[in-house]
Amino acid sequence: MPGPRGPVWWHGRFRGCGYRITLGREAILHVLTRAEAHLSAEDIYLKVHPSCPSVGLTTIYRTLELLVDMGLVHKFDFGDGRARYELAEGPKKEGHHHHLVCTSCKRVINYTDFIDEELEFLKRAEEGLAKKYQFDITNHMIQFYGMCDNCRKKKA
Amino acid sequence: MPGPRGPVWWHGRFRGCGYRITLGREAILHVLTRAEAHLSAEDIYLKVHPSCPSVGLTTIYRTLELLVDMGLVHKFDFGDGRARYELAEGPKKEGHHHHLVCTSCKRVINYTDFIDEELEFLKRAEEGLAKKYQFDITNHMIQFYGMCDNCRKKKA
DNA sequence: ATATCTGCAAAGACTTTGCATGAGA
DNA sequence: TCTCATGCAAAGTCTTTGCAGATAT
Repeated sequence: MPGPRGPVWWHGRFRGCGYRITLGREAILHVLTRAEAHLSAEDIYLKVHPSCPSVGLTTIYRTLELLVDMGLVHKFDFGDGRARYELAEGPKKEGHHHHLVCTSCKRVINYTDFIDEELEFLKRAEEGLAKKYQFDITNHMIQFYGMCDNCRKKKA
Repeated sequence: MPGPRGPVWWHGRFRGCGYRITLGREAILHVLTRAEAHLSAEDIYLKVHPSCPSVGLTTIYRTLELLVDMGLVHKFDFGDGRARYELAEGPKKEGHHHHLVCTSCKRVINYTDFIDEELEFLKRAEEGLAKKYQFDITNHMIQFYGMCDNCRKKKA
C-alpha cells in the first residue's frame, strides 16, 4: 500500500545523495511515516526491533542524523533531556503542526489550529529575515509553553 | 547603578518564594542581566568565576533551574548539545527577540524584527489554544532555521 | 537556631565514536 | 569488487545527585 507521497517516495532522495537503501533505514522511515506522535530515538528503536531485531540503537541515531540533515525529519527538544523526531511536513501539508508543552508534566499536545495570521506572519518573517540576514530559511519552530489542565488542578 | 527594572529588582521575587539571596545567585543574575547573548551554563560559570571563585558549576545549574522555574529565565536548545539561558523579556519589552539558527555552523542570530505582526499572531494563538486545550500559556518560542551566508558560500 | 544553600566528587542519561564485520550497488 | 553501513562496546559530554559543611534569615 503506497504512502501519501507514492511508493517509497524517499528512495529517490536517498539515491540522489549517494546514500544506500538498507533494511534498517526502510524500517526507521516506515515507523516515522506511521508515527502518530514525536518519538525519541529509543521509541523508534523499540518499534523497529520486533521486525528488525538486527537494527541497533546506534543505527537509529545515525539514520536520524542523516534524515535531519536531509531535511526529511525534524528534531525537537521538549525539555526532558531526550530529543524527539518527526517526519517533516511542509507548512501547507496536511500533517503540519506545532507543539504545546506543559512545563510541569512535560506532556506535549500537537495542534494544527493554524490561524491565517500565523501563516501571514511566518511568510513575512521568513522573507524579511532571509533578506536582512542573508539566510536561506528552511524551517521554523513554534512552541507554546504553559500548564495543562491536569497540572493546574493538582496544584490548586 | 540600578538596573533597568530598579535596584535588585528580583529580591522581592526571591523572598516571596522563600528563596535566600546569596552571593552566588547575585553574581549569576548580574551576569545574565548584562549578557548580550544566550549563555551556556559554562559560559556563566566562567563569567562569574573571576569575581566569585567560590561559585561552582553545580550552583550555576541549580540556580538556573530555579530561575527557569520562576519564569525569570528562558532555556533554549539550539541543537549543539548544550542548553543556553537568557533573562526572560516579555513580548513587549525592549530586549524581546527570537533566534535564527544556522543548521550548518550552529551560529545563532538574535533578531527583533517583525514584532508587531508577531504580537498580533501570538495574542490570537494564545487565546485560541488556551481555550481549546485548557492550557495556561506562559511562554512561547519561535525559531527559524536555515543556512547562513558563510556556510552557503562554503558549500557552493 | 535552623532550614536552605553550596562545593566536591561521583553518578546518570543520552548520544557519539572506533573498529572490524557485513551488506548494497 | 568496492564503498558504504552496522553492531558492539567504549568513550564523551552535559547535567544531576548525595552528603557534609557553610550560610542566610
